[in-house]
Amino acid sequence: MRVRFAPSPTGALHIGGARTALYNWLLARGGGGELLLRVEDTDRERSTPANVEQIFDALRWLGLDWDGDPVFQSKRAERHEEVLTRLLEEGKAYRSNATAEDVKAYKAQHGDERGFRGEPEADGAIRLRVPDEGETVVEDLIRGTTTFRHSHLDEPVIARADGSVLYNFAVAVDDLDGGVTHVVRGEDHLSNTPKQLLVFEALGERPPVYAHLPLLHGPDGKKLSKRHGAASVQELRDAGYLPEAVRNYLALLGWGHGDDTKLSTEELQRLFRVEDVARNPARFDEQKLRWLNGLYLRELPLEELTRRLEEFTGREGLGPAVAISREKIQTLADFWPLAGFVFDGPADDPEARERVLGREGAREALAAARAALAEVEPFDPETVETALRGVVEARGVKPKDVFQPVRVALAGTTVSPGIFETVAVLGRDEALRRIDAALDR
RNA sequence: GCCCCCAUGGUGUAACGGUUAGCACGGGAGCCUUUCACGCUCCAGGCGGGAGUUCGAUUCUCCCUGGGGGUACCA
Repeated sequence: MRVRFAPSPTGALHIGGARTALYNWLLARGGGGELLLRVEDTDRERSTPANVEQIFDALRWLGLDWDGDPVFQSKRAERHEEVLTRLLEEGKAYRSNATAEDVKAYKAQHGDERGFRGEPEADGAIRLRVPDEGETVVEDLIRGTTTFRHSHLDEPVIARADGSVLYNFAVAVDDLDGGVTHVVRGEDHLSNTPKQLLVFEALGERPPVYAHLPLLHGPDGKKLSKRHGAASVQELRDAGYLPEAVRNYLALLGWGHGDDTKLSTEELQRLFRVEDVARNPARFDEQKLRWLNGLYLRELPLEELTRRLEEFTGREGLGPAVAISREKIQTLADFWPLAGFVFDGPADDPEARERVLGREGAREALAAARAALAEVEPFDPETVETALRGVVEARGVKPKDVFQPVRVALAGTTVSPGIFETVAVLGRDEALRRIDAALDR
C-alpha cells in the first residue's frame, strides 16, 4: 500500500486539510504502508516556498510524518511533457483554441447536459479526448460507486497553450509514477475524479483506489473559514491546543468507533478504517475540542505540562503554579489568565476588589488572616489551611468570608487556583506583602 | 442552468430490517465546594417529508425538500 496526500500549500493548513492528512496518515501508518507527500506548487501566487514550509511545519506539529522527499508537481515538467506528447501522437488528446465562451456556445447548441467536444487544431491548449458513449465509474471506498456518463463530460484541458500542465492531468501522472495505491482526499475532488480516471485510461494504466472525505463546515453549516474563529491548525496551536488532542478530535470528525471518544494515536492507527468514514459533512465544534483538550492536558505528566506551558508563554519557573492550576484549565492559553498573578502580581480588577473587599467585615477578616499567616510554620498548603480555617472558626463566619478577601488580595480577582495552594506557592513574605498592600488601599 | 454527493437530538457519531434508537460535547437540575474548574448523579432533546418493498423499516428503492461540491488554459 502506498498512500499519498497533498494539502493545499496556501500558507495555513486548513483544518479540513489537516483532517485529510490525518486520515491518510492513519491509513498508511496503521496498515504498514508508505506515505508520500505531494506538493501542488504550480500556482506561484499561493504556493510560495514560504507557504509550503508553513504547511510542513503544521504537519510536523500535528505529528504527521511522511516518507521520502515531497513530490513537487512543478519539478516533473519534463515527464509531463513526455506523456503529453505521447497522448497527442496516439490521438488521445488534441490541440484546441476553444475558449470558455466556445464551450458555452457549444452547449447552447447541443443542450446543457451535453459535454463539450472540440475539433483538433494546429496549436492551442491540449484537451483530452472523451468518448461520446459509455461512462466512467468511480469506485470509492467511502461512497461506493458513482457513475459519470461520458456524454455529460467536457473534454478537459490538460495543458495550457504554453505547455504547462493542469492539475487533473499532473496529479494522475504523478500518482501513476509514484505507484500510489490509495488516494484519500476531500469530496470537492469527487467531480474531478473521472477526468483523472480518463487520463489513466488513455495511458492504459490502472488507477489507484479513491476515498473521498466529506467536507468540513463551520458551526453555521457554511464552509469553515476564518470568521468561524480557528480555521487552521496554526491557529489551533496558537490557541493553546495540544497536538494529541487535535489529532483525536479531528479523527472523530467523520469517523467514530463505538462508544469511544478518547482514543490515543496508537488506538486510532489500529482502529481506523477509511471504509468506516461517514459520508455526510461534519461541523467543526470548538467546544468539544476544548473539552477533549482539557482531558489530555490533565493527564500529561506535570513536568511535561510545565515544559509545554513554558514554551507557550515564553516564561520560566512555572512549575509550582502549573501544579495548582492544571485542574482548572482546558488549553495552554487558559493558564496565564488564571495564574499569571503569581508572577506578575495581582490583576487589576477594581470591580472584584470593590465587591469583595468592600463588604462588611472583609477588611477585618483579611487582617485576621494576615495575622494567622504570619504565624504559620511550616508554610505549606496544609498548615495554611489549618490557619485560615482557624480564622473562619474564630470569627464565626462562612469560609468564603475569609477566603475570598484573601484571594482578591493575592490574585486581584475572584478567580484563582485553590486558595491554600496559592498562598503556599506565593510564600509567606509575598503573601503578606500583597495582603498589606490590599489593606492599605 | 447542467453534473455529482449528502441527510439520526443544537453538535460529532453508534446501529448495518426487529433495541425503551446507544455514547460523547453542549444545555438544564443537583451533589461536592473557598472562587473557578474537575469529578459524580439525574433530566430534556433525534431518525427532514411523501410514496413504495417487506410480517416488520432509521436501515432497501423512488420522488420531493433541504444542505454541499463541481462545472477554469485554478489547485
